[in-house]
Amino acid sequence: MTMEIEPNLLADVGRRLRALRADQDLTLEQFARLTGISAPALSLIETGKRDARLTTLAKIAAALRVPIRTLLEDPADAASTGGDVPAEGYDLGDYL
Amino acid sequence: MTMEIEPNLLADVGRRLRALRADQDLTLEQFARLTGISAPALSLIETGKRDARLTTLAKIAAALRVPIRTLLEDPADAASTGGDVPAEGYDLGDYL
DNA sequence: CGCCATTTTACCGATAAGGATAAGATGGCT
DNA sequence: AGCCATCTTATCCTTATCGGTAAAATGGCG
Repeated sequence: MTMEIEPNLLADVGRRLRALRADQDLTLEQFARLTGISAPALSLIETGKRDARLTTLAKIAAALRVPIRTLLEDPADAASTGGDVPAEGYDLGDYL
Repeated sequence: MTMEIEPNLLADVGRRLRALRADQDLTLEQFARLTGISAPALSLIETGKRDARLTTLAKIAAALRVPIRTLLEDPADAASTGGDVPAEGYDLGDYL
């Protein structure tokens, strides 16, 4: 099992966000009005070029009506991590 | 079941972070070295006075060796997706 | 091809994050 | 009481976020 560790956290979050927004058929402008975040800012976040703050992610998740977790981890990862935490398999750099 | 819309997101994250750090018996100074985040910044985050960026939360979660989700959600909520917190059983005191 | 919606990028200004440092505050301990 | 570790707060500084606006891509579709 290949350990698929986030090579690029921001890009991954952006990809998930874009997919979720597409699921609800929202344009960036519509989504901007929903979240209170400007469309340019949303674009930067979706393209992984901006390191959003926690409350910004919370607004986005709230507008999408999903828990914040949905933006951060894909379901496969969340399911596989149930119950165990690696004793010593990984390092700080894996997330950066 | 009243659906609370994050009454105080930052304070909640800070509380969980502080609890997790306490579980591993780390001082702010030690934790600062582990994460690369200054101790004052960590203090502000733990006391809910700072809106941290996503990569900052990722560094913190990585240092704690927990998924980021652990910082954001109650164990009860995370339990549905299989969230678990590592036991306190090991010490990082060796390289501090 | 042109037109139009959508998105991306580039500015600006205001606000905040984060590092570094130093100063208080807090608490435990003899 | 003092001392010490730990945490908090304050200040300064650099850098980044974020909203706003406007200008470029980008992509359909007729």
